Amino acid sequence: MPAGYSTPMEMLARKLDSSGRLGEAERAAVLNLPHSIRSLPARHDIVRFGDQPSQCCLVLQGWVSRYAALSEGGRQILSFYVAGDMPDLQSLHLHRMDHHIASLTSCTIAFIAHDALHRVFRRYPTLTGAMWRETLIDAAHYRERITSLGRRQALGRVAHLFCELYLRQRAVGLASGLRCPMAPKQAEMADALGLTSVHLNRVLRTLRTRGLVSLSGGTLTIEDWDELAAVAEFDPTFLNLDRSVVPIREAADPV
Amino acid sequence: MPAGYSTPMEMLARKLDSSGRLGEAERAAVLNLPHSIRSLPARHDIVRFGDQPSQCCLVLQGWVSRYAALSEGGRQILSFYVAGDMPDLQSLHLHRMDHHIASLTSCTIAFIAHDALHRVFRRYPTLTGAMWRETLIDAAHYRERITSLGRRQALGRVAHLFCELYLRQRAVGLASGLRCPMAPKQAEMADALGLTSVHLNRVLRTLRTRGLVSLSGGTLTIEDWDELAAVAEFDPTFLNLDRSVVPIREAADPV
DNA sequence: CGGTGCTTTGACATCGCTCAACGACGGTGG
DNA sequence: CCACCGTCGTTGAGCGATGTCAAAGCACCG
Repeated sequence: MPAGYSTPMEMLARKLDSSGRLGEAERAAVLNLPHSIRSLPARHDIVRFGDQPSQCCLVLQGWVSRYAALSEGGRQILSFYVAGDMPDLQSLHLHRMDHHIASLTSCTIAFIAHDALHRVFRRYPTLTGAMWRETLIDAAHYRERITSLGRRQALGRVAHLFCELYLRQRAVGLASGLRCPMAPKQAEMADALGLTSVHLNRVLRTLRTRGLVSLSGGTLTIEDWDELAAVAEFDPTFLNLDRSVVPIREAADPV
Repeated sequence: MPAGYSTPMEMLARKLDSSGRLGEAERAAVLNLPHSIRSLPARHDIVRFGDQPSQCCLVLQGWVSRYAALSEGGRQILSFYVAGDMPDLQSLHLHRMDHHIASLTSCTIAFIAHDALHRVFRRYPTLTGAMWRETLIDAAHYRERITSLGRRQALGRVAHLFCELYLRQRAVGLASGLRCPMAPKQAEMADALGLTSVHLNRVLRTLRTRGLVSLSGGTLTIEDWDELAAVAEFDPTFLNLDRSVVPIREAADPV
């Protein structure tokens, strides 16, 4: 768990309160949510296509992916999730999964029963709104991905993904300086970006030789944020992060 | 407005009740929602990037699109909306628009103030859930689009879009037999599918000569549903429609 | 020291883009 | 009624970005 969070539900409470709307009662209700914690190995399905989940999961540590399986063994990774994210909130109101959720790395996950959440929602509309908001941010991420896949070339897509994942991790204290974890393998990034792992590899070389990023041992280092963001045509609005987190000036945030 | 709906809010109530959960009180609350109605010409922005809307809109008639504008005049159409859809529910909890919503054809739109909705939500959690569910279905559409753009070739993408828009319109009574309106121009379909209008045109010819669909005068006719769905690798699960609407057997539903 | 999984590279094929032109159609004004 | 114009659809030729196939390098680990 990232530094600064003593308990899983505190992590959740902090995230939901990022819009600054929760009162003490709501905060307490979140902290008291019953939950169970499990550790999972890498590449393990958490929820599968066709399932009818009765609980939601909260990522405490590690990386999780959401993906659609295609015929012929192909797959499209729809999104990546890191600590603090709740990947399957949609199951609260859509009862049958139309895709899969799986661990990417080994990870620890908290599970919270739908019943418990619905009970809390009935009592605290503000909390409902905060959780609803999380799913809307998820949708905003999807929209941006659509734009990437539809209109950006491979170089821009990769650059955009790096910008997004860096900022999202930075927002929850998982980045240090211009460096952050990057757990997905090249094949997984390719599956997320609609590219071949071969081509992705070539694009990475370009980004490296242009001095924009370096990537090794599961760590991404951004060498030139401004240029990377320019290549990506990156506008952080869609992330809906706190104002304070977003604007990056290399000078103001040295490595 | 499609036949069978006497008032705008009845249209909304019917949609929200598709999961069959609303009680009489909730239904009445929806029917009493204050709203205003406007007619708009084609190609007219309804909400713009950067706006902070104070109301939601409900499409009563015509087509609406959601799009992201890119540098150099390019754009990515993120989704199409038809009668019964509420394109900007996300503004209830995300206060600054990160994209645009515009009319595609001339259309009529009902506007409902956020305040009025929040008031109703506070009183009726079930209604909140129904509306939340609509936004989650929207997100499911996005996911499917990502899969299309990431992993399907042009032919499959176009076929998939046709399957989706046909079924969605069918679900609200806008299709007749295997025929439905298809308002987007070729350039707009191309913008939605990450293709060039030139290439889209060639793909349409292929679909036509293979006897899968025909398209003229703004009307789509599906000539061979099974084959079209096969080309698209179409699985209607993601639409979250009523069970009764979905399964299509050509024999059972002649033109 | 021999797997095993991940990355990197090369040669070649293909899908979709670009640029440019033409055609079909409907509206509008003379 | 016809000439004109704008919008949309259609087609051709050439090119570029990305995919495919195949193999080799490399690191980690038992």
